[in-house]
Amino acid sequence: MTGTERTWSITELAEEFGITLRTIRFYEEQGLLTPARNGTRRIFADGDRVRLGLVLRGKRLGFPLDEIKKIIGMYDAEPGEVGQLRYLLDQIEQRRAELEMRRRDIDATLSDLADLERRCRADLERLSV
Amino acid sequence: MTGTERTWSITELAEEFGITLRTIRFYEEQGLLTPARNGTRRIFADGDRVRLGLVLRGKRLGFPLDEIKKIIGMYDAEPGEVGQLRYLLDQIEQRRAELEMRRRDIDATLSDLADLERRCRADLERLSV
DNA sequence: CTTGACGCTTACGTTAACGTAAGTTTGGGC
DNA sequence: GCCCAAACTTACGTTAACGTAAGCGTCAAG
Repeated sequence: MTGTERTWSITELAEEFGITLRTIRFYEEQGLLTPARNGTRRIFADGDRVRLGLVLRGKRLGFPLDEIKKIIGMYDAEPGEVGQLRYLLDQIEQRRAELEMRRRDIDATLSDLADLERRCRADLERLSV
Repeated sequence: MTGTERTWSITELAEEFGITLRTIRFYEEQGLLTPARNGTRRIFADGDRVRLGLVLRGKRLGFPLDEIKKIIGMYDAEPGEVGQLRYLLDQIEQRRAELEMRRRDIDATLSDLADLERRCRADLERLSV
């Protein structure tokens, strides 16, 4: 019996993640979250909280919500049959390729910024001496 | 006299980058591009082409256009005075922090995908033996 | 029992980033 | 001189991802 049965209210999660109630409700509406209910009130369990974290991580990466939904959906897919597994592996490969391209873009941009910074510092040097 | 004075038409650039004419015109409207004109027709020089590449890289990273505008604006800022340079260095630092966070997010996601792939392959193994 | 604080459900408004006509110009080839 | 492909300029439409009321339910505290 793992005693870690803590739950969260919608405001608690919103404050923790720095988002609004509307956003959380919207994510549920879009099928990204499926919190339990106590009457009409939403009750968020540990799994819901983790999923919300994944959604926000996807957002920080600039993915649209329906893409994020697919990615997260991959995580909690049941083993299933061989065809499903092959399809899933294919999807994983696609996401990986996408993410690696993004990393290349990031590295290129960081490199550009580094160049720019060098030039800036050189200019400062010239002006201050 | 560098003889590399080649120019491009709007359709040429659109085809090269796989975007529409509308998109290019929209970017100009937003001040992201400022091609020369021959009468009413847009003439794109080498610099315009590079800028367009930077815009699209920013888009792949999921940045909004006005953010992209600021970042690109940093690249071709004239040396200027000391205050400007300090401000620019500060901006560079902010972008860098943002980009490094994104890279961490990417690495975390790639790691999750790798886990998932291992599980998939294990499941496939069990089913096929 | 009433009063907040918290939560809920419509439902219309908003912004970004183009899409999509619709009608007009223009420069080069026959 | 005529024509067509390539461009151009309005200008309204669209989608995603929430924002922003407005109005109602509820339950623990005073």
